[in-house]
Amino acid sequence: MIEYSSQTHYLVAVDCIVFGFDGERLKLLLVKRGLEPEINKWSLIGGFVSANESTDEAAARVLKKNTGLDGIYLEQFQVYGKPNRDPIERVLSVAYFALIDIHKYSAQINADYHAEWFPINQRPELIFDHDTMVADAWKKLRYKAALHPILFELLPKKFTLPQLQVLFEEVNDMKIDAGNFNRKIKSTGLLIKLEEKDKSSSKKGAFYFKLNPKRYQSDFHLVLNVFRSTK
Amino acid sequence: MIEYSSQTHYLVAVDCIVFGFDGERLKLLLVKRGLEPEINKWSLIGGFVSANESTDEAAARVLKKNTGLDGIYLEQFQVYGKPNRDPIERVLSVAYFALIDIHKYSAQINADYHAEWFPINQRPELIFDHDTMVADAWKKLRYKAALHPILFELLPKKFTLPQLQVLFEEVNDMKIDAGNFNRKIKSTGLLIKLEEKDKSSSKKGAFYFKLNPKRYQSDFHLVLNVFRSTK
DNA sequence: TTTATTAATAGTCAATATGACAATTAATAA
DNA sequence: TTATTAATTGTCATATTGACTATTAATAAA
Repeated sequence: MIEYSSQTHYLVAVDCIVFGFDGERLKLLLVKRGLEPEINKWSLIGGFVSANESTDEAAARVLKKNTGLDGIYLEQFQVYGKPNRDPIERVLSVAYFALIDIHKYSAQINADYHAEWFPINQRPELIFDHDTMVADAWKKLRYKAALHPILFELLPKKFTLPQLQVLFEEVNDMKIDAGNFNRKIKSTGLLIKLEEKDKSSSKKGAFYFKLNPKRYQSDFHLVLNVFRSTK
Repeated sequence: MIEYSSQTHYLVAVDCIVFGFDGERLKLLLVKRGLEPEINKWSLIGGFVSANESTDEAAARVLKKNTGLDGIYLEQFQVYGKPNRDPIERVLSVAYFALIDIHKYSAQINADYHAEWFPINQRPELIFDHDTMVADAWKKLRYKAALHPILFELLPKKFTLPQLQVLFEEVNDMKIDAGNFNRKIKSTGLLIKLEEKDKSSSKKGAFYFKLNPKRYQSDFHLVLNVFRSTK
C-alpha cells in the first residue's frame, strides 16, 4: 500500500470563539482549561479533531459538549499553524467563531465545564495564542456583519430595534444615529413588525420585530453600509 | 514530560490556488502531480507542511519552488478537513489563494514542474477536492476584490484603465460600463496617470496608470461597489 | 489631404442613498 | 394635567449610482 511515509504528522485541534449578547454588551464564552499544561487557566472552547470527523464536525461537537446547543451558527475563519504555539508539541488549530442566543444557553448552562460569559472588553488573559484568536475573530465578525445579516443569530426570536441597534453599536464599537438606523434596517425587508411592545426600557415602549423567514438575501449589498459612523 | 498522548496525528498540507491575468483572461496555474496516487494528473500547487515552518511559510515555500517568485500576495482562506479527502491517508489541507503578475512569472517559468496556465473556465479536471478549492477560491477572490484593491497584484506596474476593466469583468464575470468604471476608479485616488499611452489595442490609445504608493486605504468602503452590473 | 472609423474618455441626468438633524408620538410618573 | 423621555417619523442638502450621450484622439482608407 502507498504511504506518504516520510512526512511528519501533527495534532489538529479546533478552537471556538463563542459570541453572545445580553442586551447590553457583546460577550465571550470561556472555559477553565481541564488539562495540562496551563490547567485551570481561561481558554477558548476547543478540542482535538478525532479520526472519524471533519474539522467542522469537531467544532460542532465541542460546542455541543460545552453548551448543550445544536445547530449553532459556526464559521471557520483561520488556521493557526505556527510550530511552537503549543509548548508541549506541535498542534495546528482551526479556529471557528460561533454566534449563539445567550438566552437559550442560560437555560442549559453546564457548570461541569466551568464555562463563563465575559464582556469582550473585560475578559481575562487567555492561554497560548487565544488572545490573538479572539481579536481576529472579533474583526472577522465585524467584517462579516457589515455584509450579511448574521447578528440576528445573537438575538432572541423577538427583539426591538433599539436592542438591535445596541448590538450593532457593540460589535462595531461606535455610536449610530437611531433614526438613520431604523430607516436602513427597515429598508432591507428582513424584519417583520409584531403587535407587541417591550416596555421594559422606556415609557413609550418599542415594538418587537421578528426575522423574515426568508432570512438571507442573496445580494449582500442589501445590508451593506448599515453602520457608518455618525461622526 | 507531558504529552497529548492518546490523540491521533495527521498529515497537513498546503494547496495554492494561483491566479494570473494575461490581459484577456483570468488564469490558473496548475501542475502535473509528481507522486502517487494520481501521479501525472493535474493538481494545484501544494506540499506537506514541514516541522520547522508555519503553514504560511509552507505556502510561500511551495510557491517559490514552483514559480521562482518571492513576495507574492498570498492569503489563507479555508481548511479542507474531511477525513477521506485523500485516499491514502488523512491529510488536512490549508488552502491559500495567490495573485501573481503573470509577466513576471513567464520570465522564470520552470518547466521542471510541468506547470501550465489555464483559462479558469477551461481548466482540466483536478484531483481530490481541488475543483472545489478552485471554485471556493474564485468566490473568495471576487468577494475580497469587491472590498479591497487586491486585483492590482495581477497586473504589471503600468496598466491602462481598459486593461483594468477587463480584469474586473473577468473576475466578476460581468460586463461593466466603461464610463462609470473610469469615474469610480479615479474617485478612489488609488491611481496615478502617466504621460505614456498604450496604442496596441486602439487608435486613440489609452493612458497608462500606476498604483499610488499609498496602496491600501484603511477604509474599505472606498473601493466598494465598483462593479455593479450594468444590467 | 480629407474623411470615416473606433476605442477612450468626459459629460448629463434622474433616481436613490446617505448622514445630520428636527419634529412628533406614546407612554409613564410627578 | 403636565413634564419627561425614549421611540419613531420627517426633512433636506449632498453624494453616489447606473444608464446613456457626446466628445476626443488617433489611425486607416479614400
